[in-house]
Amino acid sequence: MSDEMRQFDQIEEELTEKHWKILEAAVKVFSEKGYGASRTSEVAKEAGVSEGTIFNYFKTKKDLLTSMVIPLVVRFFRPLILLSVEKIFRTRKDRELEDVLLDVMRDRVKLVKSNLPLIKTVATEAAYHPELLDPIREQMAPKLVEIAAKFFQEEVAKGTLRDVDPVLALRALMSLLGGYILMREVMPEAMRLQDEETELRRLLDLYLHGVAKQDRQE
Amino acid sequence: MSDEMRQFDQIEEELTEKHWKILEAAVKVFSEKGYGASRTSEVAKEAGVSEGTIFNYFKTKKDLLTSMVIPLVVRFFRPLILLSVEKIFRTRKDRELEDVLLDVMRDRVKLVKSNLPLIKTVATEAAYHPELLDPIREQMAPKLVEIAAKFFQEEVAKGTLRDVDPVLALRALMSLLGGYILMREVMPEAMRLQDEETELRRLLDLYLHGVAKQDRQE
DNA sequence: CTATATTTTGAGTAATGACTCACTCACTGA
DNA sequence: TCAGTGAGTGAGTCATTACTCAAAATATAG
Repeated sequence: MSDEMRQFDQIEEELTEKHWKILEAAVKVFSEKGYGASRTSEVAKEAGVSEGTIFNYFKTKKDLLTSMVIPLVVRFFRPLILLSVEKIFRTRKDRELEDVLLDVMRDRVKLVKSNLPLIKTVATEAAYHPELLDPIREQMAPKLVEIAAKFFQEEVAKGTLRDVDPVLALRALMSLLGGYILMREVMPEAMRLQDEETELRRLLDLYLHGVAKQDRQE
Repeated sequence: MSDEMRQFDQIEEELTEKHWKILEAAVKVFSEKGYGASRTSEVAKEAGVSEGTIFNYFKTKKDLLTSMVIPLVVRFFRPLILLSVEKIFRTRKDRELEDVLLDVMRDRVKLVKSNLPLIKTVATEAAYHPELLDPIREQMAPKLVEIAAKFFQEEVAKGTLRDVDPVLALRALMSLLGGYILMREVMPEAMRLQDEETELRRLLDLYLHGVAKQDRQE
């Protein structure tokens, strides 16, 4: 873990221009055909280098897969996911809870959309290379839980939210958003999806007030 | 589409004992290493037949993948998913809405759990072989939407549920359950998951009543 | 401009694995 | 008993591909 962290920072510092060009080519190719069906020759072509060059920068093909996610998570997700959420949360004082949450949802959807190839690759390959999830488990999730828990607890104290477990509230929001994105990608017609803004507002309404008619406060 | 349906029934009728033995071996092997990294020789070993035999029953390795899901969806999911849900819904008259929904949730989680290898394989491979999802898109989803919509509409008429879009209500419930199962499989500690019965009750409470304190009925 | 170090190249290699096919052999019906 | 049948076999084929390495290109130093 401590080793892993150190490794991240090293990679973050030492990644060169060319490292990135190859990594981005790999993301593109892997996301289109899958890691197993992708050929290193295709990655080379996509990156505009020779096949040999790839192996100057990455020991093996597998190394290309794992290296792909670590620096991207560290450099891209960590600041973007956590800082931008935190920033939005900090605007709470001036605004309605609904507006703040809606902003967070829009922001998350946008982030996922702009990284679909990467997320698709990591998500599918993680099923067979669990180490890909280590940074998420060990870095992102705990940090996210911490920030969200603090936010929800303040709302509970303020009396705007029921006294539900903050982690449960976080998971539920993530599930609703994740489900929406997945269904939008995979079967939008079958699930009768409308435009994004409408869907997000409907989701938020359901998240806040539930589906039941009579609300009993316990 | 009509062709596809006919094809399903044919396969359903014509699958022999040995077809199934090989398919089940393939599910096991594919779910452990992924389709791309699995070797037909391993499937043969797992099934207890020679490698050649596999190709007597399935034209290609890819055919093994696609054949794997079609009959399983048709023979296994269609009756189990739809009929058992329908059956539970039909007990509604005698029971509280909460109890009915909780039963459905328990039932779905159980079904997914008992088919994890298959679901894992189809879910991951579908990212690169979209035709795997055709039966789900064309058969299951519409049927599911139909049943759920009917159920939710009746509840709305009865006054137990708010007037939310039934398909949205269905999607939300699926998202919450899916998210729970995924997090349980992938990062239970980070998300502080408790025992299943507790989690399902908490999820249902949140689904019914939302996280907000003041419920405003619109 | 020459010498030296560094990077890039891509043809070659060795291994692998999907698929074939000539053969075996258990079974059936006469 | 025996010819006919076809399911089952697995060694072999052939294409594929991750990776290597000697040489070429390019950058840097003197």
